[in-house]
Amino acid sequence: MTTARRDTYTPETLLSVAVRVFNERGYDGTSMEHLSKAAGISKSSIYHHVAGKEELLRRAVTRALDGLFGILEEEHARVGRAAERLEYVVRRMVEVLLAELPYVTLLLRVRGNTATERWALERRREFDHRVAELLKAAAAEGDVRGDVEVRLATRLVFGMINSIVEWYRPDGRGSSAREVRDAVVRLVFGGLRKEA
Amino acid sequence: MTTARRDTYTPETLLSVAVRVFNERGYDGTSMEHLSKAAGISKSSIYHHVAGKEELLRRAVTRALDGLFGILEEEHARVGRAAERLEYVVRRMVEVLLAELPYVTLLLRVRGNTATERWALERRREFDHRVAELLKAAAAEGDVRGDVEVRLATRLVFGMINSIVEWYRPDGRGSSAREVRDAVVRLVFGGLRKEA
DNA sequence: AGAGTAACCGAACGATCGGTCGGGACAAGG
DNA sequence: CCTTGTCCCGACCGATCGTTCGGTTACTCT
Repeated sequence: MTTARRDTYTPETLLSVAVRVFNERGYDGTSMEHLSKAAGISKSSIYHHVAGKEELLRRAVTRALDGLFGILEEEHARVGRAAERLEYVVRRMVEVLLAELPYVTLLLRVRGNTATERWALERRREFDHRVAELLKAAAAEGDVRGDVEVRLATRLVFGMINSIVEWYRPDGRGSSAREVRDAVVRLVFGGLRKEA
Repeated sequence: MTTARRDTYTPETLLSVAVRVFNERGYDGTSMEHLSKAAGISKSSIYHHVAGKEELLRRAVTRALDGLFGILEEEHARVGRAAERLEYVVRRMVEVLLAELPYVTLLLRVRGNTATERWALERRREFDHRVAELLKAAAAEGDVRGDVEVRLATRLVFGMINSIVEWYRPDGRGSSAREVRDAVVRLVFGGLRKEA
């Protein structure tokens, strides 16, 4: 077999190191020197595994986007009453975000300085649009309040979900993934106020 | 009088240009050359008005933090039932965020690479903590649901509010500041689900 | 053992980084 | 008129940027 020279980097293992550093320092704030220190190999050796800094970014955001768009392919997101499909998508968004935390974190922070970043922003907008349509359908079916505009509500709900990457850390000390997921679903659909 | 040689930069007018570019390209992604092009003066001339790049960042985040902490000094944030004080603070947070949009945007994006950025992060945490205490008091008084942990709920509500900087643009085409403010208050306290 | 190659390295590339320097243009005050 | 100080400039600094290159090590396969 051709695989598994042990103790050596693959594009994937190198990516996981790079994404961690990108998230700590920001993509623009990270130099190839920073990556080489974190990976424990020389700067030039990185280029043996990947074409450059931007390819690492492209691989990372692709992985995050695949996870998010995958939700929309699942059965519970495609069939049933719109409000229930929406709740399912919200719950799964939190799950995917937590499962692929570093990659989604990086995706949510791209600014648009390079072609890769602009492509990522476009895909993100497309995903947002798909979920907005779901919320619109739920409003049309009368299951969602009508005194807040659909586009506005979508953005605010996305804001709440996406903000998780700013504070969630998967050590045992804070909230568990399940607690976070359930809290988001409760707050998005029920709000802070005590329910009857 | 000593003021007002017209058509010339002051530290404040230069700051407004710099903050705009910082928000477009990210702080680390912005060079002094970028700033000089945007301001229409040479790179070295910028140093006649400010000490350097980091001072521009410090001035910007200070302005944002002053606005946010000012909310907590207001009367409606200090006296009354906790749930009502919380609702007032949430509404005022949206208002301040929209009034000082570019400065708050920059504040919410600092990563911690320099001493200035780490100081800004610490002040932000302090503000978050103050609001979390308010939510805790509202829960103790029985006006807020008890099945979502206070720390978790605070973070999610902050996430929703802070995410506004990612999409709100004060041109006439989208939602008005009042619409955004009311939508946030409705969603935070009532949720998406149709109210009785 | 010898060939082939994946993994790695130090040194250096041109470009750009944030910041400095000496001096020129210009208006205000005498 | 001349001085003074504000405002601005081009040229340049050492350091660092992402990337390239020639060459060495070390493992796999025959």
